[in-house]
Amino acid sequence: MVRTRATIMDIARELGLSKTTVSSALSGSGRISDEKRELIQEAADRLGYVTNRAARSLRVNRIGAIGLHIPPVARSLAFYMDFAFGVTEGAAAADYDVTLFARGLTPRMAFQVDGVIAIDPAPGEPLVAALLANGIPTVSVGRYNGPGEERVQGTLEAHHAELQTQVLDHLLARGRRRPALLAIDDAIGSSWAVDTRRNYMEWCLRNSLEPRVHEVAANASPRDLIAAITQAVDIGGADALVCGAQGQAAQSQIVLESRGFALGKDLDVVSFAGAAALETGNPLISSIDLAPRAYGKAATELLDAIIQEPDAPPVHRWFEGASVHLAS
Amino acid sequence: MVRTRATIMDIARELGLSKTTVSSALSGSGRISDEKRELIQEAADRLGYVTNRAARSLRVNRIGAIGLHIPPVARSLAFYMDFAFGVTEGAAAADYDVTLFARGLTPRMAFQVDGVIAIDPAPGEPLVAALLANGIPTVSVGRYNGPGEERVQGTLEAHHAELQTQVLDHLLARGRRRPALLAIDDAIGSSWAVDTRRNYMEWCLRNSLEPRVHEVAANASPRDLIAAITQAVDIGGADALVCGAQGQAAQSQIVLESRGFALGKDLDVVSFAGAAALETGNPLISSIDLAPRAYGKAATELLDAIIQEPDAPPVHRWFEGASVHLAS
DNA sequence: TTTATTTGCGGGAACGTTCCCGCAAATATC
DNA sequence: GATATTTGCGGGAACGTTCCCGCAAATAAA
Repeated sequence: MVRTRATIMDIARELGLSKTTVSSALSGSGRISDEKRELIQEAADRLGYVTNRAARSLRVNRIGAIGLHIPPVARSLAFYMDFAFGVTEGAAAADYDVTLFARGLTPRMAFQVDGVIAIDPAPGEPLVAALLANGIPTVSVGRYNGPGEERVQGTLEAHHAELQTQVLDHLLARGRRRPALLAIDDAIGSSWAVDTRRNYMEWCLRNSLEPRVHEVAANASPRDLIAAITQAVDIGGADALVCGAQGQAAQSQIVLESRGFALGKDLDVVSFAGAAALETGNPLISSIDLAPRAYGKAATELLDAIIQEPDAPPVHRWFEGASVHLAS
Repeated sequence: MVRTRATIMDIARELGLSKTTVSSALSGSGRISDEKRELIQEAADRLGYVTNRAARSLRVNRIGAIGLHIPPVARSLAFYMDFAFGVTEGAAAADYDVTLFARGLTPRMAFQVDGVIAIDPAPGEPLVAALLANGIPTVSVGRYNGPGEERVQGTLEAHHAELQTQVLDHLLARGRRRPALLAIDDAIGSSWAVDTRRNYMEWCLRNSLEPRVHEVAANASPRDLIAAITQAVDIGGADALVCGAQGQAAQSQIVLESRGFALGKDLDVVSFAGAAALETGNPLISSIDLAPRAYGKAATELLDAIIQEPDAPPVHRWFEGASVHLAS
């Protein structure tokens, strides 16, 4: 049984019309009377017609797919997963497929998409550089710094500094004077990691507080995390924990509560990248909800705009969907 | 600047040959002298030729893409992320793209792929049912139980029962007699969740041990996890924690160590789904390494075989890449 | 009525591949 | 030397769309 799909010609034959008429009726172009349009649409549904993307691609010289690149180091984070599904959602709306880019993309792959979204690219990320060199429309979520002059066509960024400052100010308002930052170690080097650290430092400076930075890997083992917390709280005397990596605020909560600390009383824990169930909605943890799904969708919309208008100058856009949840 | 790619005709003109010759030289089919073959290959490289997939798809009636479906409830788990990249890797080797399927796939999408991989499908999962109804080659990772008679063309499964029994036996050998299972609540209903629970029960029965099952959501909040641990250890008197959900063993370690328990002495913690850095390689936690990357790759290979041979009877295949790491 | 203009539809080409076939030259077989 | 067979390559069609054009009929403008 070889499955053979209905084509535009099948519909045309069925109704005694020409393929041109059917095509323009279905695509909404051309001049077709309303009655024929309905007739054709109905026949298409009845025959289970679905347009052959290969044929269309070939004709209109457009692939109909966008690539998604996720940095290897951080693949374990739930944030990227949700982001990816946001991208998929937005892509479906604009009639793109989403193709996953594994590490080590071969140059051929770059030509099998109309554009790509790179989330949190490392500085000089070779993939992005290769895309730019080939003129493939690229959207960077978070800023991309290349080795040379080349710039990515689109950049989408959230108001990390403002949001983080809100959370930090809230700590200050609650009387915390010794908040420590559990910073993702700089191995990633994404603009987010860099901004977070700098923003914390400047905030400390503005408020005449001593900065307390403790490095933790994004996928730190329990041992490492406990060590960092011990260092920060027991030895450093921190009265609040500011967690950079997703999920670490929730884990810190476990550590601290198990040790008999009362969150919100003895100590505060906040998250700069709240995970869905763990931190966002957790009444004891103030957090930033990066809204990864909406973020991904927004990235797709930006990319689509760039694909439509390839020769426009590089554009920087802000994502407004992130929000803070303050513990009361 | 409209980018226009080199075609097979460009190469043909350049060398004064016909498109047929070039095509068969590049695809390895047909009868071509070695010298011409080399000449053509060299010209292709020089011109940066990359085959137009749309044209090929149209001609050979094959899409060149496989779909990947990930259950919505568990998207936050790192396992699926790694699995996805394993799929991508395998797909690249067989010259497929990987298309992400978001929830709520429209019927059209099913026709834009040559086949799909569904990881841990819920019983009766509507997407899988729709695929089967349309005759799309489908590989289920973990068993799929549909509402009717229809069967998925391929099933890939790991030896969960054997591996889990190894880990449990190891607990027994260490003198544990009251191991409690932190089971993912049955909302997911995947064959893995079902098997895990049944296997634990049978093992208890075989060893004349009282089963202790505590339900925990896969993305349980710290509060929920702590409650479950308290229930199991403090109230239930468990001397070992068997964690189903990825990452929960590591979190349990934090809870227990923070309370002063010595892992490996007072209590044991094991994981049935070890996360990369957290549990696998953790000297205190025995765990099963599901090798998600290799698992994904194996799934792709199975799907590819099915696509090649669509009329073969349903096949069940075991994945041999999973392994156990026993704490010493 | 005559002459523009619009409306509704169809014919045909093109997109870049692959595949079937044909055909001459080279080589093997008798 | 005559007849088969193999080798190396090319011509042409086809895959399913979309788009440019053309053309008749209907309508509007003169």
